[in-house]
Amino acid sequence: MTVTIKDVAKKANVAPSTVSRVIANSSRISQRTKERVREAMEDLGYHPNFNARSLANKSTKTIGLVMPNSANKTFQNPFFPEVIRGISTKAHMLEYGMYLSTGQTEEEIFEEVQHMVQGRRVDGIILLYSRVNDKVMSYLYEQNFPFTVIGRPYDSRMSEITFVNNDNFKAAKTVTEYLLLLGHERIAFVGGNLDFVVTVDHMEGYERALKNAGIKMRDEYVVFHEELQEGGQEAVIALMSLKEPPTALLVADDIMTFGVLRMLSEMDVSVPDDVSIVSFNNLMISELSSPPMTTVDINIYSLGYEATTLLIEKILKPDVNPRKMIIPHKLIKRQSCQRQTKKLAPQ
Amino acid sequence: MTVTIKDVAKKANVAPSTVSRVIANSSRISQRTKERVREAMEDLGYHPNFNARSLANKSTKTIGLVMPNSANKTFQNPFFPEVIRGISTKAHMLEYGMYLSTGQTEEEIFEEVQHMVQGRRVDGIILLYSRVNDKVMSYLYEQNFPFTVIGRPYDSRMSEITFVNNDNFKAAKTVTEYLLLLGHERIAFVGGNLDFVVTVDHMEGYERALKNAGIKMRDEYVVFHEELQEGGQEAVIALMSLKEPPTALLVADDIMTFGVLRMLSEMDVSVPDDVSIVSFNNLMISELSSPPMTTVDINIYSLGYEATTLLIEKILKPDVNPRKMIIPHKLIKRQSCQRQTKKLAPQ
DNA sequence: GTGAAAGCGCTAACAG
DNA sequence: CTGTTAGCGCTTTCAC
Repeated sequence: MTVTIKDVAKKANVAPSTVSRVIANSSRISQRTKERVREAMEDLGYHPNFNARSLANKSTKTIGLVMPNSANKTFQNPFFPEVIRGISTKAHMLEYGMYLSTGQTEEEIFEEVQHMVQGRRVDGIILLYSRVNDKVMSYLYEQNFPFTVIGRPYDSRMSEITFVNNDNFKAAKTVTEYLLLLGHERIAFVGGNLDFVVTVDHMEGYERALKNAGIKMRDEYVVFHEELQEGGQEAVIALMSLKEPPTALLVADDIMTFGVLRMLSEMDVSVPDDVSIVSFNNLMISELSSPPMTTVDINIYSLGYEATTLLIEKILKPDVNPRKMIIPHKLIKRQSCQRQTKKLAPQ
Repeated sequence: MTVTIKDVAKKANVAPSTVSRVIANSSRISQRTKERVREAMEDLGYHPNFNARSLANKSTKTIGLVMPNSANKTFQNPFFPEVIRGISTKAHMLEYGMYLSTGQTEEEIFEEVQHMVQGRRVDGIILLYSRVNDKVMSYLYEQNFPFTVIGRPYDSRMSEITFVNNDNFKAAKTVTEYLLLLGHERIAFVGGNLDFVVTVDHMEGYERALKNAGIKMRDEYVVFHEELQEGGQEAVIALMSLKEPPTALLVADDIMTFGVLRMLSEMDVSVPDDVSIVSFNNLMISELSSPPMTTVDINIYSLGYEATTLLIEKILKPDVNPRKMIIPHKLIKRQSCQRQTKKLAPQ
């Protein structure tokens, strides 16, 4: 059968507690017994039982990852493998494991989170998204359960919740200004799901830049889409059918930009000659579009890595003050933007 | 503090064991007590402790997912979110959770798997890749631990291991024949990492088709690359620098194809006019390349879904015979292939 | 139908 | 430095 701590104890002629101490590498055990015990462990092929430990310990050494509902395509964004890679690296360093939510709908996910929390299945949770009025976040907050969010809380509890984010407002503002500097005035905004905080922040950055430049916002230049690929395509149709189509586009996500580029190419609109495009995220494949896209690198890996750092800090010291961390972004200029020179129909 | 089964028992005026039976919905408990107990659970906000259950039960209701090492870029392939979506769906239906490996190197992953197995952290494991001589697979096999692999075992143990795969040999063969029918004779093979079984199968399918058509294989037309994007790019350089460059390419993976398309476009080689391309996987973004790529849909989601079905079957009935399952594939014709008409330099 | 009690494998006082 | 003992919260015989 499975070999337990008792077997090891017997073989090494010590008490079970001593074995336990050796596992924990307690400093109050003599070097000699440690060796004897370790040898016995080796001989018997002993491995500590994870559940027994967790039960006695009240600590699972695992963190729960909560994704947005996997029903829609959001989930397929390579954004996720990349955050997870960041989380994974740090988690592994600190010897934590990762437990994934499996829910397809928001309701399912909420229930799962409850189970994770109440069932003590994980020591802490990372929210891999930030939605505007998120039930899960509220729950975690009320339960005073250790968690961090990637993105930011939308409401007043901002100062009471630990999160890791980019300065999405500023990124969008900068990028809009960049387009403005290139001579564009008809700049459209193709946003993601308005339920996500990042979308709101992007939009505000965009608005601010236009306002500062004294350019009036046009409602028909602002569109939102849920689904990434199709979204990009629909947005293009809507925008390019306007009497005065935009000469530049701010697109929420690189995947969406692939959809935009595809549709534009079908319509024989040339990028960047006819339309300039900037988007966000800088996924691994983003340099492979044609033309290669100009995009904001948000350092996805670091978002995950740092979220894990903060979470584990919180797990270890629950009373420490909430922390926020802003990961720097960087505009990666490639070939989807160009100076606006064409004559346009008068406004 | 946390509310336990005892608290519920007290409140409902029954023994803890009765509460346990109600949780398990035992048929030997009267309807009346069931209701009383459920009410008490509700009132107190009781949630069963996961670790205690697992310990007593010797069952964790969670499956471990083992990915290839996340150090290299393979990990960023949207293939993974999609398999996981399939796994997740089925796991959720059967009320299983998912635990992720975090290792960066093969050695780290191997150690983690040992911990998962010996520490009884998971009830079974899905290998999300299949490598030619895989230590992890051998270990799992020797331990007689429930596991399934996505892909197939390479060696003689094929008949003793449960797996879910595509018929990659046939897919590659068909696709090569398709190119042949379009009049191509100079067909190159741009494979992935030769350590992966899928690469071997693809290559054999390709060879077989050429052989059947009486076309001699040329070594310089067969290249392999580890890294997906860069790989694609390097392959193109090598291939197009040949005195007799190929007129058609079989590319291992859609992501790689993005790299290929990019590089080809930089070299002013037009697809499909100058070169035709077929690749494998049909990722969500694959229809957004320019031109949209012709590719083999391997039904990634189903690979994950069915692997989970088989795994849980194995967990529940460990003595059942190993099973294999082949998921159908389908050629998706888009616009990266064309009939070969140009005059070529004589062979 | 329900209760009492032992035990899953480990940790953590408390002794000594 | 090391052993003894009492749980962690749940399941599961075995009684009744």
